[in-house]
Amino acid sequence: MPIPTSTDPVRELDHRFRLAISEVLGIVPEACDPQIRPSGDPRHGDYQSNAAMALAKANGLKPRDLADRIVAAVDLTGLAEVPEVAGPGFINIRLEMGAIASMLASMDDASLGVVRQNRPHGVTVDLCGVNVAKQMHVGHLRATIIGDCIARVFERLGRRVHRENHLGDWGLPIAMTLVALQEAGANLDTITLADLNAAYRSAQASGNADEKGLAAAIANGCGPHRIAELEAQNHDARAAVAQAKATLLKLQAGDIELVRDWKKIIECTMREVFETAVTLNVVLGPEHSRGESFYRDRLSTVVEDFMESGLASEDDGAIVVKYPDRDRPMLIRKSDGGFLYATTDLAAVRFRVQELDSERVIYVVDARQRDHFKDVFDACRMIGWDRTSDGERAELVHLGFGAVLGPDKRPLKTRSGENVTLASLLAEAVARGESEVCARSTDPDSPTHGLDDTELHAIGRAVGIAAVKYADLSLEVSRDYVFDLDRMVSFQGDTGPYIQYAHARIRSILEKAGVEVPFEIESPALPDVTLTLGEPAERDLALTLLAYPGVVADVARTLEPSRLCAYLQRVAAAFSAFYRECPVLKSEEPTRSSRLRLCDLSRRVLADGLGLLGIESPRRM
RNA sequence: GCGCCCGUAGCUCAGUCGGAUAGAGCAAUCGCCUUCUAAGCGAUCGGUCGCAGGUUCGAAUCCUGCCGGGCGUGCCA
Repeated sequence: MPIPTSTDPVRELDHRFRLAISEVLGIVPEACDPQIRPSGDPRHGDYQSNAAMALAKANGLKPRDLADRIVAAVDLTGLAEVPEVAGPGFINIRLEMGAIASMLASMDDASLGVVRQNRPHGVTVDLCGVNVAKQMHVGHLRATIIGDCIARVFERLGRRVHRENHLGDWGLPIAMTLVALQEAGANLDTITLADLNAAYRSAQASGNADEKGLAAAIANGCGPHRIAELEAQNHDARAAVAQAKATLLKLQAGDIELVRDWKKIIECTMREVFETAVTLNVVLGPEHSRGESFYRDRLSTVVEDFMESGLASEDDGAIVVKYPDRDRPMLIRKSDGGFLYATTDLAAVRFRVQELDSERVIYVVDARQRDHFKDVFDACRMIGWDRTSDGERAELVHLGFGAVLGPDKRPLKTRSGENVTLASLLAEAVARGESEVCARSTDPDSPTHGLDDTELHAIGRAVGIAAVKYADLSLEVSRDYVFDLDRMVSFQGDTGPYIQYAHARIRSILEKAGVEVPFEIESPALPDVTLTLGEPAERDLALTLLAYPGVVADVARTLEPSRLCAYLQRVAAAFSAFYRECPVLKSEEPTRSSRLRLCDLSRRVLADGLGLLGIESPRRM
């Protein structure tokens, strides 16, 4: 077993230790987890196996004795030196330089070592989730960029991905907005999203009955004037809701004028959504839009199927699904016969699994909807809608993200208490990026000196957007975080622009060396150069680069983009050490070419990784 | 009431399936542009991993209980 077959040392070591443990303990390899981990401390080698300590007791052995026997049994020919047993039973492994070089060379192609997942079924990513007639706010930032990143990662792994922008384009709020617009006599051909948003808000407010406030006013012995005021408000609210319900019925019945107006406000909303997607460098277009309205003809079937299967029952006039393990039921039809968003989501799961043929459906939606998705997914599992056409069980997962908070640790608002629009937030980030880039370009020594305004602004935009996206994607998805533009655009330390900067510096070295730097990441610049990794910094950088395919696979498994961010940070750090310790341009051949090839690989891993985050890699900064 | 999420350095956060001395960045202090981009690099300072038990050869990580913060919870989406 001399030649490594993988570009990933962890996989290779896992394979070989598995066989050794299997031999020593006399059990099948599948049952032996070698627990291969990168070493925390370089003195302990490059990797370690922690299996001996875990397995010793169950097999009546001392951990160190078992470790010795595993070391005696393992065949690491062509891969690593003879391992050392240390401490309570750690097996410390140091790779041979030649093995690192050959694995690195075999990763140096278009794939960068990333292994395609050959699966028959696709993956659906529910992302963005805008509401018609509502401006995008910071919550949509997360739903959009996290979803885009997850989608890009699966695409990178060769998977067929369905991006589904599940538009809130149906239901009472839209009907109320249409009523408000009609009453205001708005011209829907020239209307802006801001106008729509105002109509939506006023419609929401006028329909918001304060029954509890009224009850409290009576209970607290408020004066008759106050009570009458509240009653009048509630009366108006009830009337507004009644009118909206009537409008919704007309819309649902296909009223021609109403449907025409409805389409206009959707168009108006989506125009801005797509513009924002472009600004964010997110892949999201009309082909990814499928609104709640798409499912409207499937809702009654959903309820019927649940009734027929015996999983749903009538309760207080409503239809509910009950669960064996909890009291809280899920309503799928109201007592007035109307459907709810749960009904739509059930139809959507069924569609995505069965018709889009997805074995994984990932919902990138606000964490506060956790209970809702638990209900929906459990119901789908009970009725069997999580089965693809060939009977495979699809994984339904809610990737719930935390809130974006202001400096006061409350959900981010403007000073006047409005939701912060995504457009204004991005405009600010771009402005900061542009001013920073333009300021630096005035230095005659700057690589950006002399670029024209168009180029400078393009770089500035990329930098500003990178700051916002990286700040978000580098945190654990489920956590709330405090949005602090000043910190994000300081461009220092663990930020998106820092990674971009590392990339631009490497590119600059390659250009100065006269290497033809391909615009695409896919093409290796120096595919035939022999790699020598004599310096510790070269070795460390090489080992870090080899981890890339594993990290990409890890992000797909865990759905945690922050792991990719942390990895790119490690690459940048390893490159910094290399940059400091190992002169490239001034070194002699063949070292010079070997180091240039390391630069090229580092550059492409950074650019590819940033690409998976949906972050651009400017050529100069 | 019940359910879920969170609690790690002054601040913002990592910490992989339980693994060796818990790590980054910011802030602070001190160095480094005559050498491949100083948006950088190095060094110093900084810890009762919320608290208390338990499991284990080994716990920030798993279990139980408490404290503190956030969120959700039958006819909105």
